[in-house]
Amino acid sequence: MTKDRRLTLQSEDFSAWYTEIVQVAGLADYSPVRGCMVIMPYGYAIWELMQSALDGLFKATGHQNAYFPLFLPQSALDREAEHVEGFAPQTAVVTHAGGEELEEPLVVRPTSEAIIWPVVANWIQSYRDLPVLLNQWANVVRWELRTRPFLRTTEFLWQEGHTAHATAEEAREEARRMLGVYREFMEEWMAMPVVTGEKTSSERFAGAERTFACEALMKDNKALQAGTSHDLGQNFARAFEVQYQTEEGRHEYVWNTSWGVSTRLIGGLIMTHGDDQGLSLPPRLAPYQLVIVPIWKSDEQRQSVFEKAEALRADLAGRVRVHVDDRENMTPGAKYFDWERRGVPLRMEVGPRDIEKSQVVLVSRTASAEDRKRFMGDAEALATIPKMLIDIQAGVRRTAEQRRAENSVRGLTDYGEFKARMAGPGGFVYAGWCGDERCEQKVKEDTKATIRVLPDSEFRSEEQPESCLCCGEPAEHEALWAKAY
RNA sequence: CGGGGCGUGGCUCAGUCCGGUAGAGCGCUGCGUUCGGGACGCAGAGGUCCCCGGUUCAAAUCCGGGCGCCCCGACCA
Repeated sequence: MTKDRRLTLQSEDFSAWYTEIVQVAGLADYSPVRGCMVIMPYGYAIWELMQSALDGLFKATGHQNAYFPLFLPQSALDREAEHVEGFAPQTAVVTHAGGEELEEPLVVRPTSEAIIWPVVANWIQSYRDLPVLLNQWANVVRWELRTRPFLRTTEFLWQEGHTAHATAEEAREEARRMLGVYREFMEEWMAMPVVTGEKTSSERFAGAERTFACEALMKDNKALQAGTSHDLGQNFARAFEVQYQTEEGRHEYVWNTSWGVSTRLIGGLIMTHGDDQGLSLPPRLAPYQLVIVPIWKSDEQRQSVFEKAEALRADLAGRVRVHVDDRENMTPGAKYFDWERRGVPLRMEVGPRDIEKSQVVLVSRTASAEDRKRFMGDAEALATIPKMLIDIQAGVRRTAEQRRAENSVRGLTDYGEFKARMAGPGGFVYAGWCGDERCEQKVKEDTKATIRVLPDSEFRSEEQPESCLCCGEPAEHEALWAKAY
């Protein structure tokens, strides 16, 4: 019996665990370019499932996909003051092309507001042209100093929604609606509970009036900003001259939103459900929901076992993403470990004994070590597997919700206690904030924790905090504090 | 961008201090035996020792300069 080098345990070194999982599960690889990663087929399959679900939700809310260029002129980025200030330090700039120095440098998009609105401005004449509801699936580049696979890479894949509306209220509603879409996706597909709310001004998107976000709690008790939705007001409309004519004939600037989620979500998925055995995928986002492992000794057995496996696969195909592991050079046990490490939610074993009894063996990735094998008649298995996957999906979500609840604290008022908590276990802390940026800054300096969001009402405590965690002055808001990725 | 660690077959690493024929385990290929929780035997393939320069009869090893990766921090999705 040989074993690979044991995986680092989450409790030993969470970061090491994370990077090992990414490689060992076949999600991503490093590339020759610093900070840029290669998304491997298995990792990309997860992204495709995410894309497909999100794309459906975007279209169901009236959005259309389009594609805008990778490059924008430097001057376009410069037109919105806060925007350029926020993004200029992070951009990659093309100064030479075609063997010559360019007259005007081209910026590789860090986000696309500055390329989209100058163009779409021409598509909008009257109030009848509104709202404009666009989305694009694209890559963007932000020159990050420290990168980690999926969580922060120099180039990353994302979706960015960009909309224009006739009124401030409509834009605000849109920003809120898409935050809700993100939340639905994160909870229903990723089985990752999130807290929604508004960012404080210091964490706001560069150029936005208001930024809303979904914040999730990872297994190491650090927060992950999983998606953001911005109410841009008329800042970009003014910068890029996006005007329309009202019913009354007046010319007015449109009201914009933008919203995005990225391949970072894959990092969130890993750190929400993964364990010391490896990756663990919620069925709705698992490239293979069920892997069939055939077991045989003799050639005759091999033939009959494969026939049965294929018949089961064919029956399930279309209802379940199923894969038959026909590798000849691995023992069944080695395959079990492999697929567990890669996070496959459900495994089926088919061997000679099962053929005799017209049964199969089913093993759930998330079941406890003992008593995890379920023996089931063929017909029952075929009928039950989709239901089992639904149960597993619900189970991993419950587990994640419970973990978040156990690691969230409310009603904390003592700053010393807070500092101890952030130095120790971490997690979410709901506590008062006076509204002064200086307190936010001081807390960050003292503890590295920041205000993740000012939570929406449904997440707020029953007893609203009366005083600021930091200065003790009367609290203006309840804030969600945590250390973050 | 600062601090620390590390670059040697696909992977994990030994060898570097003290210069002298490039190694192990895993993986890979072939054959045989195995196969219900990480199989075993035999035979084999596979390396610009991160790069450039220097010292030397001779450099993975010493010297100079680059580059890359990982971890921690500041910046950020």
